[in-house]
Amino acid sequence: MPGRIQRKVIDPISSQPLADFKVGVDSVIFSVDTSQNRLLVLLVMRHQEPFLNYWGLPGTLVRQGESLENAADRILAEKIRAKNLYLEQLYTFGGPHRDPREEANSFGIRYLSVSYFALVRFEDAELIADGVSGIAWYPVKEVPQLAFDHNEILTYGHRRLRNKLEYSPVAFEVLPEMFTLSDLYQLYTTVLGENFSDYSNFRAKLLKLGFLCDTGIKVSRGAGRPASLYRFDATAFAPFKDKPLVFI
Amino acid sequence: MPGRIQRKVIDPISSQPLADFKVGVDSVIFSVDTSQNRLLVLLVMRHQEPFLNYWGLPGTLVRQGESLENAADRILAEKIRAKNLYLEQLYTFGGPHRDPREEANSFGIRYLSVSYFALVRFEDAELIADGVSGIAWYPVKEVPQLAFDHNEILTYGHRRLRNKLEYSPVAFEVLPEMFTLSDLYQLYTTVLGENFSDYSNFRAKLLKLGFLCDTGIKVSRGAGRPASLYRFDATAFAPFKDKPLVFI
DNA sequence: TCAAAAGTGTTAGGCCTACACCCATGC
DNA sequence: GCATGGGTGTAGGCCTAACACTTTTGA
Repeated sequence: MPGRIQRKVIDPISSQPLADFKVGVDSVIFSVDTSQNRLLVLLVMRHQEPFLNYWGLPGTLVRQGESLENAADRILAEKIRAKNLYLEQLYTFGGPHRDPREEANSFGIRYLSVSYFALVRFEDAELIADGVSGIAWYPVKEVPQLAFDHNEILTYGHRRLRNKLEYSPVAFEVLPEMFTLSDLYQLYTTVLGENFSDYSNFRAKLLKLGFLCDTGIKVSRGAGRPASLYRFDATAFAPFKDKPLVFI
Repeated sequence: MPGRIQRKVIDPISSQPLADFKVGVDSVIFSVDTSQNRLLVLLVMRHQEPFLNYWGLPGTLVRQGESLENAADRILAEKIRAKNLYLEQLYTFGGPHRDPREEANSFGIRYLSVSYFALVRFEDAELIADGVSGIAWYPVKEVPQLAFDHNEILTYGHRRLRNKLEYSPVAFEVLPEMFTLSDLYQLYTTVLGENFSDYSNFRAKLLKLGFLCDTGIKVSRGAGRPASLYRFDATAFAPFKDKPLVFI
């Protein structure tokens, strides 16, 4: 039966048994330290194999009856107490051999990682240090070699963050409730790089858009003229939803 | 031991066993019929339960040793012979109870779907009708009730397509090798809606960018002045990579 | 000759850029 | 006073939206 043979030759993988998966959720949780102008990512120290004593992204395996997003929320809640945060799905990494546990037991169980991308307000985020377990904010530029393919996931998350900043108001999820326009500008430069825009133009553009309202309150930080505190007005922003590139 | 009790109350899900997954890959495959000005999506008729005799997105379960992307490629290759195509990961849908098979056997196996988004050139794509199995291009506007949560996945893919068109040169993956500027314009209007831009402005903008080269060949389609055929010059486009919003 | 489709031009307004400059404060 | 950081203004260039117009074809 040539047809049968041909089929086997063309597509031998179709006859393979289905892969069995455990599904993990790993979160790239960013925060910005406005005082020091650094972009931070939350890392946890691993206390089991594989990758014992490596830093890695906070993650967990999905339990029965639990949705992916619930699992992401669960680890997040285990690690930090944050008032408000932004969370969205990032990417799914699922190649074979991305987890050494696959080799260990030869039952063919695969470990797939659905990654999530989160932003929390640095001031509001209280890390939950449950005794021995290491947990820390790491400057993104100084992140060491991580467990699994977590460096890759982090890179991907970082790219997403840069894109998000440009066309969505995520910045205001990271800044404190009230902020100066310099704070906002600093945030953008920290994430997007030094020369993304002139300060005065950035300022003019944002103010013209009209969803930043001046509270009238002034703060003085060291030398220099005191700055106005602004607040993001979500209602006034509404018309800009779904429209391309509002920020720059 | 109050700690133990409290733990159970606060976070009962942590004590649940891990969920076991089968992972499916479902692809939203778009194509544009330039002659009829319609956006099409590839659907296949299901011949097994669940959702017997429903249309659904082409998909498959991931086999042992197979990467997600390989699986996506595999179904694609089973359904159509396309010269070139664009493929990228879309989103992962993984809530419990999205697949009725979960209820059927109570072993707690979950079905997770990693969806992919693909674009193929309509003229180059030859559907592989393997006997009885139904497979067809459906106008996106006339898609019926689909199996599983495939309508939701399709909606998500459609949104991604619109975004992609605006800031990346995917359009040229869907158009034939040589195309008229009207073809291009029609494509944009079909996907983005009627009034996304004036034809003459659209034309002027794209030509100024300089990555469309006039072949000099003219085609006459019915009445009216014959149009020039253009070709997309990937090299000339290179500098626009990573830059925001080139098209519109 | 006329309608249809392709292609060109024009003009007013807005926005982006790159600066230069003024203001309020700590030291 | 003066350095420092906050805030304002402006002139040129470029892009955009809207529309009028010309060219080339089939019927």
